[in-house]
Amino acid sequence: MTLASLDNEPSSRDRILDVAESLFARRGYAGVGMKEVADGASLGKSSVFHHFKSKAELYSAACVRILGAFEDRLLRSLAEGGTPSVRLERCIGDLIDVLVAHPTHARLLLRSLFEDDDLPQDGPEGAAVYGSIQNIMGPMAKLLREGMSAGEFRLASVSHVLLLLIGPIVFPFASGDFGEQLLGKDVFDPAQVRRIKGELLDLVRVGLSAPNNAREE
Amino acid sequence: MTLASLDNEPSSRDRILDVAESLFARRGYAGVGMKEVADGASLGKSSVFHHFKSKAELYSAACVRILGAFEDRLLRSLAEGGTPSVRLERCIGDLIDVLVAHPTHARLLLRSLFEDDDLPQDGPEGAAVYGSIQNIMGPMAKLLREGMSAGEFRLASVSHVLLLLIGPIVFPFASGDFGEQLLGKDVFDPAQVRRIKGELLDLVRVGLSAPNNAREE
DNA sequence: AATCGGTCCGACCGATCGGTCGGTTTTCTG
DNA sequence: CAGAAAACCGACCGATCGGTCGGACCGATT
Repeated sequence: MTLASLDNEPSSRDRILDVAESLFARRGYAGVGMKEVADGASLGKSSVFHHFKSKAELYSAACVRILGAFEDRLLRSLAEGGTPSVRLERCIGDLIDVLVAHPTHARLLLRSLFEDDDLPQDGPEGAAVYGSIQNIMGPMAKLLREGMSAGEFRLASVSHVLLLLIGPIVFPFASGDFGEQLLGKDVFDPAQVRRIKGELLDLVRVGLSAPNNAREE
Repeated sequence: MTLASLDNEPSSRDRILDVAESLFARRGYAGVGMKEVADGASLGKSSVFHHFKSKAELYSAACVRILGAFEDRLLRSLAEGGTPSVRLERCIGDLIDVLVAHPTHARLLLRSLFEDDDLPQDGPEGAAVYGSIQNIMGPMAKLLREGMSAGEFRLASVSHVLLLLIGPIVFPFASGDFGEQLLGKDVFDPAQVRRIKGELLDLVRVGLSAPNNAREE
């Protein structure tokens, strides 16, 4: 590691990642040029290619970084213990906190989940993205299963509920102008975040709670 | 109108729109070239520019078309009457039906909602997109308000709930490979659609229902 | 037959794309 | 201080980008 890592100034590599993250989030993979990234990081284009050998690798690296942040927070949140419903609500809240802390994250996360064509799909970088997603979805699924067998959640298909939960967690903070227009205020305003989080937790708390009867698996 | 409109074969303009819709949905605005669209429609690039004077206009036109389909279905669904909760569940189900009927719709819809930079933002085309979105969100908000004052839904912030509902409706059918991997089966498989729809409606039915007490506005 | 509007196309334009290369400067290390 | 390694950059490459232009082809009108 260089001396810069002891300073508060980020290394060139991190600066590139920061810029790339924000640009990719806003305009997607194809919408961003390497020149633009280089300019944003105050570097020549060749220097960007020195740190990342291709555009696809840079994109993957940016995705891996934010997915890692998610993974860290989620695993830490899950480790804190409590009943399944307590843990579920806490970890949804924490995930939203991560999204809010870095406004570009939600969009890039959403993109990495639903844009298949951009990612390399294979190679070490693609595997890292894939693994991170697994490491996030796996424990969430486990948590839901635990809650169901403990009788706290109503019985439902875990994978379908999981697929259903991603949308309301991520989309509001990826919605940009649309969300701002709908709410009349900035989605990332603390008061709005609190409101969104509250509504979502209410919905999940009640919507997933077990009725007195049980249905299908 | 030409004679082709009487045939079952779609006009060149419609063919272009079909191709553009599918390509834009998959790779986003910047990820699609006009040459690609032209090839897909079995036309020369110049011919595409004859029907749509710019790429931005083509993109807007594609968005307007799918938003219009949504709007139509939603308004028809809402007009059928019933209690607010019946109408809400029916129209969520119908919206999902539209998404499922045209697998590319969900992705393009999601993009048009959260990618601000692509759309022209102004001009007649941008206004049409904007208006369509308004025509969809407005009645939905009205429906929620009615349900709350009728005591069927719990009291909540309409706009926040609305923002929250979009995610679980649209995302599952835009999730592509990710969703397929999570479920182990194609998201658009009728059985899976039924399952997703069921889980979502369960979640909404219970999660929005009014408890015996009321809270904030 | 002449003409006209609509449709279509090949060729072309300047700009930008991702990426390479050779060489210079900076920084770490022995 | 010498030398290696890492970081950086300007110039350049072929390909592709969105878009234009002049003209060819067509069925319908007069």
